Amino acid sequence: MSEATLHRRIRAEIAERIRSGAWPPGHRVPSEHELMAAYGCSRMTVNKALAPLAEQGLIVRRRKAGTFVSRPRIHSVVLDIPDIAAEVTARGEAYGYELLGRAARVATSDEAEALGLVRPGRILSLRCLHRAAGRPFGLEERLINLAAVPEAAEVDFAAEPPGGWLLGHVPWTEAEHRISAAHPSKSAATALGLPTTAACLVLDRRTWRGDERITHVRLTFPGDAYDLVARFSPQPG
Amino acid sequence: MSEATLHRRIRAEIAERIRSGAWPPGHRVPSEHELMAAYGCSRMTVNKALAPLAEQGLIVRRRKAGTFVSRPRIHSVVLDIPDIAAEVTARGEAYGYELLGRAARVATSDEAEALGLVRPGRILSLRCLHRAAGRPFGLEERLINLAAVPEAAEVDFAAEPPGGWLLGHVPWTEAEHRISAAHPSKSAATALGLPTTAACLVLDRRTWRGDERITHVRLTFPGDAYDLVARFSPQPG
DNA sequence: GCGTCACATATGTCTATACAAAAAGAAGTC
DNA sequence: GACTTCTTTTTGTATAGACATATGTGACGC
Repeated sequence: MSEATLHRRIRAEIAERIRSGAWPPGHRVPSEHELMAAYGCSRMTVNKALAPLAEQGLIVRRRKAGTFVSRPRIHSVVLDIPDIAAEVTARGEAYGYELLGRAARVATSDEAEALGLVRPGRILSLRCLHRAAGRPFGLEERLINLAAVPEAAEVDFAAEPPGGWLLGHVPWTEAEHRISAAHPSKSAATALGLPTTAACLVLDRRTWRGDERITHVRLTFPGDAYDLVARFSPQPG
Repeated sequence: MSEATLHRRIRAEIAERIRSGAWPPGHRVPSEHELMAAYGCSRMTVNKALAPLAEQGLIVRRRKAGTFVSRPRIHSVVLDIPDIAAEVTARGEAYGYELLGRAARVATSDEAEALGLVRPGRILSLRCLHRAAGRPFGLEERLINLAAVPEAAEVDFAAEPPGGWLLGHVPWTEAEHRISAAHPSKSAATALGLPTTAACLVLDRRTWRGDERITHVRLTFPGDAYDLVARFSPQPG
């Protein structure tokens, strides 16, 4: 499957034996010399096959002792955080977007803290409502650091959701996502048409370019509207 | 930082320049020959440094064209879902565990559906409470498919949380995580000492080995107890 | 029995070289 | 001008050999 280079094939076959349970955790993987003989290749090739498996933690390698199947411990999963418009239309519902509020101003101390600004600067504050089939689907509360993205001040976010615009126009180097559950704030509850006792999924995303913060967005979804789904099979290849 | 082998150093330095924004997306990375000259090493070493970066998608390599910093586009993040005991102790709080209920029986139709059993079979149903500093931290409701894991019937889960035992004893090939927000069920609210109007983070995990379902676990956390944090810097190192 | 040291073994890293494959660009052909 | 072919650059993969480093094991001495 996939490409047919030797070291990938060796890696895939070993990973497969581990995944299938044929080699249980703790089982000894053949030594580089044995694999070298088995596949009729050089040790470098075997090493190139095994090194990524060790880096991913599928196997543990110890000098002199050998190579062993490690016990999976940490659940690290890949989570897709899709564009909201794409998510809604993927469900076959009509996507709607509405700009509820927009303000360009010098950041308040709260906003400066949320954006991690070291000194006060101008920010663009946006409140947007995303709808699915006419009903509120999620509330987006976004702060954009105008020092980092001055051109955002000129964009008409009443026509275009800021998420897509930023992704297309501003390269970012780092992002942090925080997923939690909470009751909506009073204003969020009003915008979403929910009681303040509702359970909401809250996704906070902070984005950097180098040391500079670009944006901070909080997406609030009614708990029954949206699930984040992550699939993980322990080894891409 | 970390180990001082040459190829790791080269990799780290290039990743750093990309992360810092010094080399923006689309920027051309020096060719293998240039790096070889710059670091005074062989091309194999340069290649070993760059290959993992390409595999992770931080850079794009095209024959003849060269190597380029790729634009981060996908919003796919790596989420660590740690062991609850590890999570609690990492916060410096005392971890406590309590088995609230245990039943081995033929699956009800609801349970069979949750586990995706094609025909009715025996399951082990567990309810466990995880505590941090004495206070309820999360409720674990777990179904184990005894057809897939018969030895689970013999284990004393009053002494050991089932998550760790399963991870150590049963190899799995695929997992699906579903993250949502919801009010706790009546029984969950009671176990966690919450009102039924509380906002809870609910994590559903379903695990397979091949086509066979191993377990389905629902973890319910009080919204103020637990955040899932995902960091995406297009490069661990 | 117990601690110590030497050796064998297995992985870790690196070099120098070789050929293959893809593709951009140049040159030649109709 | 458009198409084909050739050349050259750059990455992809693999080999064989070398030395470094960690460590389990067993031999040795007490």
